[in-house]
Amino acid sequence: MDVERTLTEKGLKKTSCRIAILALFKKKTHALSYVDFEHLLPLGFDKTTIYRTLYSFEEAGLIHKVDDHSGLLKYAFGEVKQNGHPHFSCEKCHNTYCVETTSTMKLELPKGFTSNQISTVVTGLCPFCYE
Amino acid sequence: MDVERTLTEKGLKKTSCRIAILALFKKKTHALSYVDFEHLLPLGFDKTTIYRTLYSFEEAGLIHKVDDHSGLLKYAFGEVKQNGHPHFSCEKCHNTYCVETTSTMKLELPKGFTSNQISTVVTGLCPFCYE
DNA sequence: ATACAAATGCAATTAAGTTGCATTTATAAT
DNA sequence: ATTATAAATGCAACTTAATTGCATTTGTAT
Repeated sequence: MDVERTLTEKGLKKTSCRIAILALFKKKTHALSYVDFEHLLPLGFDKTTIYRTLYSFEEAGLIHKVDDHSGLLKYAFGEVKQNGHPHFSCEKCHNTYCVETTSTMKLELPKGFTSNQISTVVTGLCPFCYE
Repeated sequence: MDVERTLTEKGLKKTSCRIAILALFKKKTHALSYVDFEHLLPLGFDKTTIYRTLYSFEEAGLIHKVDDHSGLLKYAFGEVKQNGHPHFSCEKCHNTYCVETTSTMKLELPKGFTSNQISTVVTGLCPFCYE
């Protein structure tokens, strides 16, 4: 929970924008987009700053990008292990979550195709939007 | 291979743009983007027309959209069955292909999440780019 | 041949994301 | 504590994908 210590550990300067954004990441359980930050942050940081903050967090391994096909790139708190993990995107509230899974994603490809990475996005309803 | 008959069967007017685009779809084995059509079509159709042609083809079930995370929406020839199918995107040439598979994509979700659709994009090297 | 609906082209717009540059800020050195 | 400096920020402008409105053109049924 100690936002400022996390920044120091990762060698990132403790700036107001980074503190605010990292605090939000630690609070929310779903992935966040730059639009979320524009709306959720009390101080109106410039979108350039938000994008660059997200970039520095990604470089530091604090977050990872999630393309949930919404047209708005999202960022999820936590580093991605090995081959990535699936993501779940709610059709109703459009919140996107990382899915922890034990099953290894594998897929037979046609002859001659070699697989390097696999990206899976499941859409459906999250517990808050179901029924 | 008969482009014009396909259009008639689908209740689509046989316009030059549709004929040209559908002919390309029938020739190519990978998904195509509006940029491809801008480059590949002899007559310079307006991008609005290209997009609207793609829309009408999608409505008619002739093609389906593929988001391969390239930032450029692609369209693959052929209707999508049931729950969709995986797609393969080559890291080098950036061509994207539909993957025919028998294995049913399934994934355990956390409690309370219900799955509706699953989208899988595999990245790696295609046979033409391997080694 | 003609009428009408649909398709097209053009211009303008929206929105995500990026880049350059001048200014400000965090931090390490003094 | 003060200062130097490298990095972070804000602003403006730009790029690119995709969409919309509208006037014009084209395909097709009559």
